[in-house]
Amino acid sequence: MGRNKTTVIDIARAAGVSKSTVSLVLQGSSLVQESTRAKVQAAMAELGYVYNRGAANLRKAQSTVIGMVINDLTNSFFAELAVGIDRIMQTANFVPFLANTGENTERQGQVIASMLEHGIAGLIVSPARGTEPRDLRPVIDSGIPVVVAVRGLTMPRVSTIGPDNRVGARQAVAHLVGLGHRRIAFLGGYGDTANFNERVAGYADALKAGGLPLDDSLVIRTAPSREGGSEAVKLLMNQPEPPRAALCFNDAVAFGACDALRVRGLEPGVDFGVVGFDDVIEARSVVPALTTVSVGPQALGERAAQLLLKQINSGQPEVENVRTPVRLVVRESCGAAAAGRVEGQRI
Amino acid sequence: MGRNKTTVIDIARAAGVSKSTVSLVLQGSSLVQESTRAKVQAAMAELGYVYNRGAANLRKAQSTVIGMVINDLTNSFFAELAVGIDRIMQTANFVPFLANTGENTERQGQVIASMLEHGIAGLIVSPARGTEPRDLRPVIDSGIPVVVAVRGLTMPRVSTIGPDNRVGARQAVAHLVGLGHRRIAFLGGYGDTANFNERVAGYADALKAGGLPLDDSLVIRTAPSREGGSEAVKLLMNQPEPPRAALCFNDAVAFGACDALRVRGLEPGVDFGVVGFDDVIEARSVVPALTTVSVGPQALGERAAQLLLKQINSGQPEVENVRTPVRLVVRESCGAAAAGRVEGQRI
DNA sequence: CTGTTAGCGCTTTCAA
DNA sequence: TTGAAAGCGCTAACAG
Repeated sequence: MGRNKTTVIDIARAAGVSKSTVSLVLQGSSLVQESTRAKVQAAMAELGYVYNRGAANLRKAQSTVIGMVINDLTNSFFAELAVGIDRIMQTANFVPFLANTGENTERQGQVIASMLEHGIAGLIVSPARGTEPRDLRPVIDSGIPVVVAVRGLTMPRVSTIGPDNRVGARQAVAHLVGLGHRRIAFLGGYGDTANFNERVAGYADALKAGGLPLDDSLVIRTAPSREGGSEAVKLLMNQPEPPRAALCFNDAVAFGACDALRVRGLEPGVDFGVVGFDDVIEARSVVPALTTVSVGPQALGERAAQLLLKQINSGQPEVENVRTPVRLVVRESCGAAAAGRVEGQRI
Repeated sequence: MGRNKTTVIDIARAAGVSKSTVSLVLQGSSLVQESTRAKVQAAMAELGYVYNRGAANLRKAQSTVIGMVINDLTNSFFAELAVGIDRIMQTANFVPFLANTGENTERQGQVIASMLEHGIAGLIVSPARGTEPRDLRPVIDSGIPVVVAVRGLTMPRVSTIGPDNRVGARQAVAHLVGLGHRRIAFLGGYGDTANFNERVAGYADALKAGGLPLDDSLVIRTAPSREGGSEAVKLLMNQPEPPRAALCFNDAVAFGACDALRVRGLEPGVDFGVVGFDDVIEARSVVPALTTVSVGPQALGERAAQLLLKQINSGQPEVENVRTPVRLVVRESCGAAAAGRVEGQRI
């Protein structure tokens, strides 16, 4: 059997009806007699008919495909995000069309353009690093609903969704404070991202709430990577009175911090409380002793999808900026004993 | 600006030319005067024209989108596979259309049907567990080139591609033999998959080549998971003369094996040689001491993409069954010392 | 080099 | 209920 060429007209002929009757059957219309429907369906099965959705969309001037543009599928966080989006779209009978940009803004531009050309009903994008608001211009100008996930872009006419970084950081640090820690560091990340600033803000909130001073020298800015985590601990431990607990920008940083702590003979979780945002998501399986602020990428993806669907259905692209709840997952003592010891000496 | 409705005819009017001239410009034809082209392009920019690829494909009866159906994006191995495919397709100016099935054959069926309806030029599928040859019938019947990746399906008319399991296992075991091991186990996996059988075959090859007996009691069948790895080591160590080296079905098994070895006071890599296929890909970052048989999912994806492109371009779906090379990545001593010790006692 | 004319496969009035 | 005819946005001859 060569490339399938069977069209509605073929099956109309085979079933002895007209094109439009076939079309009605295809759309599950109730205006068609049961017996006719059966005949038509039989003909479709026999001829191996495959629906040409492109032609249909052309005529209907609408599509059910929604684009998802993801910055790095290789990173499990974003893979999970994609899966979450996918799940919702699937149940809503939309067809997700996923593209990976590999953190390349140029590629991202191509991909978005391509999706536009293919006619999407909406777009969810987890932007590549360095994405400018104007990179989304083409989409918003064409009136297609857009939601930007995870990495908030400040721009009009698009909805954004991301983890509630501030609350998460606040909870984490409050937990450490509750354990008796009085000096708590913030490790890793650079100050140029919204994520970083929000997380540090939450950190500051919690210190303030606990009546603790905000000491700038305890906020160590390094790469948000394993190496950055190691380096941060190194810098921290050179200080005169190093703390015994830290909130890490993400789990990569937390890994690195744990490495560096062990090198110094400090067991993470016992001698030093480590909490990390679980951006890279592997934390739980890899370092079972690590307490994390769980962002829940799948749930985030689901919310993003719902947000987009709402806009598509309402027709009105009302902009929303949603924060999804994060969860503190406590898995070790966070250096409670060490906190007591150290603080005991100080008082 | 509402939903974009600008068509070729609009821009033709605006540029003072005819539809077809616009069409030629769109296709980058050299038959059109430079000045005209410029006028047309200016009009397109001004009116915010977006190309309707659906309409074009309808007319041309061909598309540049290729479908990639992936069983589990959450698993980095497959995410990397997808990225590899994506890279090639991208450079070949095909538009990859990725869908995740989450190991669900029903969903897989829907997704494939949907892709067919949207008109794809070719399909790469990494099948969900339990996929039957007949699940691919719709695609192959419509004459679209298909390549099945990683999990070989025995069926006519489709190409398959997968890692060279047998050679990989052979190399790994030969390496252990070269180190002095004379009793080597095979841990994890169930006998019902091609991957398992091929890997065990390679294991047997290497033993034979080294003049070593194939001892069935050293092939421990457990779940291909971390738990399975632990369990396998447990079973192994209950034997009268437990070996000091093993090839693990995958890296999850290898992790579990390492866990269980440590519990018994054996340091993996020192007291016991562990080699694992790196299916789950995290091995290298997580257990730096683990020697792996590296399957290279990205490279695998690239080869798969090339295979598909070849078929698309040739028009003739000539079936090929490709094995991609694997690489033994040695990162520790593999218990060489232990091997000497143990074997010394035995001789 | 540019314009005219069909028509891709489908949906949709509008009649019958 | 079903059929006939028009047309979605584009490309492909074929003339000019």
